[in-house]
This record gives sequence, C-alpha cells and structure tokens, in this order.
Amino acid sequence: MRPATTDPLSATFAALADPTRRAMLARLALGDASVNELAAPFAMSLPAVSKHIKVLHKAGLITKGRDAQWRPCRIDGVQLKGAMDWIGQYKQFWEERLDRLDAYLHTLQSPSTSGGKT
Amino acid sequence: MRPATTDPLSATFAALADPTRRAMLARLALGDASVNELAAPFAMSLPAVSKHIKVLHKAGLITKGRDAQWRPCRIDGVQLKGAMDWIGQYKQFWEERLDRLDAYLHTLQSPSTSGGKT
DNA sequence: ATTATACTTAACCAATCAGTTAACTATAAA
DNA sequence: TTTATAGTTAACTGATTGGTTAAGTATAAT
Repeated sequence: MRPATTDPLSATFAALADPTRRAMLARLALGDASVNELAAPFAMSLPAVSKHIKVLHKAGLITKGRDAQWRPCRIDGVQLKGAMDWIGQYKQFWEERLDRLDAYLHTLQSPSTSGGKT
Repeated sequence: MRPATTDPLSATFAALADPTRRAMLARLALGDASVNELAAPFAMSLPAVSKHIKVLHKAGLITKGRDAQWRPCRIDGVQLKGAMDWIGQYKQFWEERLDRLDAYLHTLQSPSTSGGKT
C-alpha cells in the first residue's frame, strides 16, 4: 500500500462530492453543532455520521472542539477557499459562454454585415 | 439497487477529486485536445485515460466532438460555475478569518485599551 | 457505584473506483 | 483488401467508500 496522503485539493473535492456532507456544511454554516445535532436530519446510524464528519475533518473543512462529552464542530473556510481558487482559474470557460451569448444577442439587435460563423 | 443518477454537484466534485482529471482540465484550458493528446503526460494505459475522460464527460465538465477517428475534447464551464457558486455560499467563512486577522493587526498597530485575550 | 449520554472504534459487507490486459469498432492510408 | 491509427468495451483485480451492528471510551448525573 502507498502512504499516499491525498493532496488537499483532492481531499476537499472528495469530501464535497457527497450530498450528506454538503448538507452538514450547510448546517454548520448556521452555527457550530455537536455530532448528534449534525446527525439529526439524516436517516442513518450515528457511526455513519461520525465517519462523514471524519472525512470533513481530515479534509480540513471543519474543526472539532471539546465540551464535556460533546464534540462541537465548526466550519473552516480555508480549504473551501482553496477549492474556490482552483475552480476560479477556469472562470473564462463560463464567462466566455456568456460573452458569446451577449455577442449573439447583439447581432440580433443590430443587423450589421456579420454573416455568422467565421 | 438505486437508479441513483448522482446529482450534478456530486458528479462534478467527484470528477474534480482526482489529480489526473484536474490535470486533464488544465490541459484542455490551453485548447481542445484528442484523447491521445490528453493521455500523453500520464503513465497509464489508454483505457484508463478513456475512463477518466468518461467521468469528466458524464459530469458535464467536457464535451466531445468527432473528427474522423479523433474525438476532440473541449472544456465546458457550466458545471464548474455551478460548483464555484456552491462553494461561494461559504465565502464568509474564509473572509471572516481575514477580517479577524485584519482586526488583530489593527490592535497591534494602535495600542488602545485592548489587553489581548478576553 | 451505577446508569445515562455522547461519541468512536472494530468488524463486516456490497458497491464503486482506478487501474490492468485483451479484444473490439471505426476511420484513413497503402 | 490489408494495415495502421484512434479510441472504446469487456472482464478482471485490489483498494476505497458508505453503510451496517456491536462493543468500547469518556464525561455527567443519580
């Protein structure tokens, strides 16, 4: 087996690739929550929830504190920013589309000499 | 078994969770490329590359054309925008941090009545 | 000391994933 | 028609994933 400590970006995207975990982040965006509070909306066992939380934690998307027997979870934006920045590199590939749509709409609006495709 | 057609966001994040596939997108950002061109930098078989491409395609991150026996691939930004927008919801969780750092730096700079920790 | 609450770990299972090799399809070139 | 090039599909494999139940740990309450 490889030591393989997956790179942060891969760990982040993998963690975000599950709807349950995304819902947990959505919950945590409203404020810190214990494991049981995070588990409440889901029809799955507590160990399953615990594993999801571990995935989020290992990816660095949340931090965990301690308060008696509770383990309050808190969202941490650092890795989310990393993921956002990575995707941001490709912004042109959706803005370009909008530009083309915009250009097309202009051709409809002002019937000049443009014949269409180059 | 569930039909389960995974939601677009999950498919997108899952596709991005692999460094090989991210590298392929980086290549495609430079311009369209055939399957063999995409495969060139990687020490893996062509079928493996073909599978990665299929994952990207099913997630809607690329489109595939046909030119004789070639299948030119092109990046498609729509789903990337979707992923970006989802993450963007959480912007406050990294800007907040910067705000706190900024506030802290100000306490260092202007030695007012603040004693430090609460 | 016992019991309840909060959570984790262990062991297991079925499904998916990332890779392989071998065989196949489709188009172009000789 | 044969051969080369480009790519996909099939069948297999080992590792990972997402879930389960049962057992264990840690703190608080009785």
